Amino acid sequence: MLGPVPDDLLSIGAVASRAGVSVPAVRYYEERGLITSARDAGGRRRFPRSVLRRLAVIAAGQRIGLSLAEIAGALSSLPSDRAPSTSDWARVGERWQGLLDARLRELQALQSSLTACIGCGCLSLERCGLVNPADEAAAEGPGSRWLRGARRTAASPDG
Amino acid sequence: MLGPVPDDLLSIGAVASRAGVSVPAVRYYEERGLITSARDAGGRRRFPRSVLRRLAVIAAGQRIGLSLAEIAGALSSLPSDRAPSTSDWARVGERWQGLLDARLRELQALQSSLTACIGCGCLSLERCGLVNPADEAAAEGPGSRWLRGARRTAASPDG
DNA sequence: CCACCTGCTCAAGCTCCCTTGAGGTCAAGC
DNA sequence: GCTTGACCTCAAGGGAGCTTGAGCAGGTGG
Repeated sequence: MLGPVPDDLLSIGAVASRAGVSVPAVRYYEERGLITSARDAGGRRRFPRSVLRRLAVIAAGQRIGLSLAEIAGALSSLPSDRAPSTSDWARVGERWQGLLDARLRELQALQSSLTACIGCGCLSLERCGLVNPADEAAAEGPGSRWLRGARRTAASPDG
Repeated sequence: MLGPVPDDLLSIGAVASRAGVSVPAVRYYEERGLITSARDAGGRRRFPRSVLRRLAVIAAGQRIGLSLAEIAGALSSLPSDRAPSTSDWARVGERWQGLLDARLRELQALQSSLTACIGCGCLSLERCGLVNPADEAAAEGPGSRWLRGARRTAASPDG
């Protein structure tokens, strides 16, 4: 913020290949405010190394099933210019663990229903937990919509 | 198609409201081949009751995180005109339980990474399991892309 | 008799998360 | 000096899963 920034700044290509995402995706994340960049004299993006961790967090959030907007919310509590401190990280991590827990419980409940249905032959529309969930509003957080798009399409990491 | 069908056939509106989905969604599922319908003299769709179970299966599949195409694959092994037998159902159920298990393990692994990261302050790009998943190809089935869109938008159940 | 409700068929639109393409810039290499 | 490669900025496309709207038909009730 005030000292001379070390010039271990990364180009967008380097960032993309290291993070295992495509270049346009990186630009897209920046456009959406999930990451930021400086520009060099030629107008090219220059990313601090910390962006790699942010991209990892984005990927993890997507695996959990969060939208980019929700991930952006989490990232906004992390410093954009330096590595997160333990407590910075703990805040996000604990929140996400909560979401993860909720998701796990949800799926476990579904699994129980599935097991029960196999047992019962799913012959009862009224009793069956799978057919009659009825408790789908049992989420907790304001942003817990869980399942979201998270397929992987491009960005094959070179290996 | 050949015998006198019992007239416990449901209109699309009844199907939609009972299954908790929108009318266009029901039509969409039919268009995608997940369900089928007969037509009455006036050209309206007439659904057998068994469609309700199929819709429940669709909803469950979406919760698991399957695409409609994958769900269609599962449904294609169920009879479209009658309730599934125990073994019909067991086949699908077991397959889905496998997917569910895989998904649960995935999320649990992610949770472990998250926990570890909180502990370590996520200061190591190289060691961190979250930052360095590297084992993302550890899925088993050919169709296990897990997370998919499954947000709920419309179709607010009235009760 | 006519409004109304339910249903029909397109066709277009929307959200999310990007990808793809067109056309231009800048620095380096032959 | 010209090509190549990485980068830039729009702008459009794409797929999944629907929703929304336009325009029309048919049965029902007041």
